[in-house]
Amino acid sequence: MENKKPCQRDDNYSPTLTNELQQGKDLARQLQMLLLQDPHSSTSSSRSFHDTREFLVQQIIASFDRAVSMANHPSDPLAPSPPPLPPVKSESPLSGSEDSDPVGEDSTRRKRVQPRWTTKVQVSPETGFEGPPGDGYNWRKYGQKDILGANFPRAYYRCALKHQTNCPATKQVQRCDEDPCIFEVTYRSLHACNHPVINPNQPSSSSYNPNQPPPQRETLISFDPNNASFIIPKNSDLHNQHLLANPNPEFHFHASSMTATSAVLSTTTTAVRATSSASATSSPINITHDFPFDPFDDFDSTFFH
DNA sequence: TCCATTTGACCAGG
DNA sequence: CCTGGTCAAATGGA
Ligand SMILES: [Zn+2]
Repeated sequence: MENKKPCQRDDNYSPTLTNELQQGKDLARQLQMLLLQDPHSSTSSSRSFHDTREFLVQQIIASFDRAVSMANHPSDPLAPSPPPLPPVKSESPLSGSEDSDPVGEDSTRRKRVQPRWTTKVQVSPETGFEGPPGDGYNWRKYGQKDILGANFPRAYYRCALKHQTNCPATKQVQRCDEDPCIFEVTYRSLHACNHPVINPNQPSSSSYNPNQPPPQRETLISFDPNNASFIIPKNSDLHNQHLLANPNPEFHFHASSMTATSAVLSTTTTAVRATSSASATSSPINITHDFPFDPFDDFDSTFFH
């Protein structure tokens, strides 16, 4: 009866070509920002910098890929779920000598920190009440913890092929406090397993999802190359149907305001959507991330002199 | 019987 | 000491 929309439903959820292009543009702009703030990174300038750059490039390419695919196959639903992520894939050597040993080696001081990115997945109240749909990988749950300040526990998953492929990929799933239909999925590390994607129908996440309906839309929230957070606004927050249809979405991406402290860098990014008829679509996204930086990283010095 | 999830204990970092 | 993340024994379903 009363359509209270306990959770926003995404009826007209069609990834638009325009949107994809817009996203690519945003990503390119971010890359530009990144490059600008590093005019002369002759020094090491931290590896995260590299990774971030790589990541953005990858994202841009991926975005273009999707756009091209859309243009070529208008009727093709194309990849329904742009899975976990295709971040930093450095073509760096390290072919054989990749002993699975995160400790030791060149551990002079810099410990190897795996990238981390978070996506927000929204499920329909009925389709997947408990847990987001599978993302194509085989995950095995290895823990669950109650998080301070959160009403719902956080589930810890690890690639099922960990013991066979030594795949370091893990992910955490946490349900939003306000919107039980929204899950924040945080991925850590990249899949080393050659096992790309399994059957989407296969229950991959956990008992949470006995039956996976077509995966909902994912929204990339943030990305940390090493420890750095990078907020990447995806074309669709939660339900920008209007924006999707709008060739010129007013997506004001207020440049991040950054404050650098001795060792702690705080980035506050605010993405504001300026719509004339703001029918309570969704409050603007405000994401604030604090992330510590390695003291060895002179990254902050070059950050925003 | 096999195997994935559960769940409290354990551990490390802040 | 507190908190988040992981381990591993127990559990339960196929
Ligand atoms: Zn894997």
